[in-house]
Amino acid sequence: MKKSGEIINKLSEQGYRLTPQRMMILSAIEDGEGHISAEEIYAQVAAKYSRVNISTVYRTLELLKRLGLVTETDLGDGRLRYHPVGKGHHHHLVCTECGAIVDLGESVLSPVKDVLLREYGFIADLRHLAIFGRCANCSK
Amino acid sequence: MKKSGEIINKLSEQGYRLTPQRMMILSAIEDGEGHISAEEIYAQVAAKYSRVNISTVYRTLELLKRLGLVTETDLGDGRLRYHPVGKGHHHHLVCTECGAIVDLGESVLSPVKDVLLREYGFIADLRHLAIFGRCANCSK
DNA sequence: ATTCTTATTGAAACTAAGTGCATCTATAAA
DNA sequence: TTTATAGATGCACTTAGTTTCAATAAGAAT
Ligand SMILES: [Mn+2]
Ligand SMILES: [Mn+2]
Ligand SMILES: [Zn+2]
Ligand SMILES: [Zn+2]
Repeated sequence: MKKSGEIINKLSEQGYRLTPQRMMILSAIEDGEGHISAEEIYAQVAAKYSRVNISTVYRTLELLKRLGLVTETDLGDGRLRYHPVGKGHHHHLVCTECGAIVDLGESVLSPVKDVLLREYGFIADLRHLAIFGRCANCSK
Repeated sequence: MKKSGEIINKLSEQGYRLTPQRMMILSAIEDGEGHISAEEIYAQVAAKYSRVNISTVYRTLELLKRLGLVTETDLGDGRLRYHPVGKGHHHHLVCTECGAIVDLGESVLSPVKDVLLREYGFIADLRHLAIFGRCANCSK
């Protein structure tokens, strides 16, 4: 239930308060395999501290997003998924027909990132993207 | 208020019923500049036929999406935006700091589309993407 | 340890979008 | 033209996420 040290330090440095709610939310995000939803985070936190409110979870996720500490990704089921950036960057191919999710290295999109920076001066946030389409099985 | 012919034919061919609601929803989508929201479509249709229900708008959009006739894109404000594919493919850079939206040709992402098809057999739906990040102004 | 300031929280209202179900109607068959 | 029927609609309800605001408490100052 530890190892949120990296994020905690960042929050503290930037003057954000380290509330018990935030600590528990961070633990929930750092444990597990990533791709956790707000509702799942809430369930984990509420199990230990039932007075927590889910809007606090949403607000904390918003903060972590804004500070660039977690990525938010729509993987096609009805809820957004969160991933700590410290755990590495990658992408996903999501089949809209069968729901299959294939993992994808960071390299596929780095050329795009480079082009956008060079030609538009735009720093694209391409750290955990879901690309929708039809997988090999479903398109034959 | 016409020119929805292309989509109407497709619907009819595929055995979907041409209800007055659908016709009016199609008109709303084809008129204007694209980037229309469900609520805006509803407002336009309701002005002429006040008994329409917004769930019909959502269901029609779902259908048109599934048939590949319109694209659905999150441009960063709280509502999804719809664009008829017949009006051409392009993308957008969305600055999460100032909200600026820059248009982007189709070509920037076609190499990605090709790589995904070649290496994964995945037919990526990259027809109207919004890429988030920080624009030139906001990052200096 | 106590007080102060202000960020953060919980509660509840609110929004965009999706769903279940009874009713209705576009279309094809008679 | 009338009838039959499966698809589409309207309505009420649900869900994920956001916002407002009064109450609370983290962290700094004393
Ligand atoms: Mn992932
Ligand atoms: Mn566009
Ligand atoms: Zn598939
Ligand atoms: Zn900007």
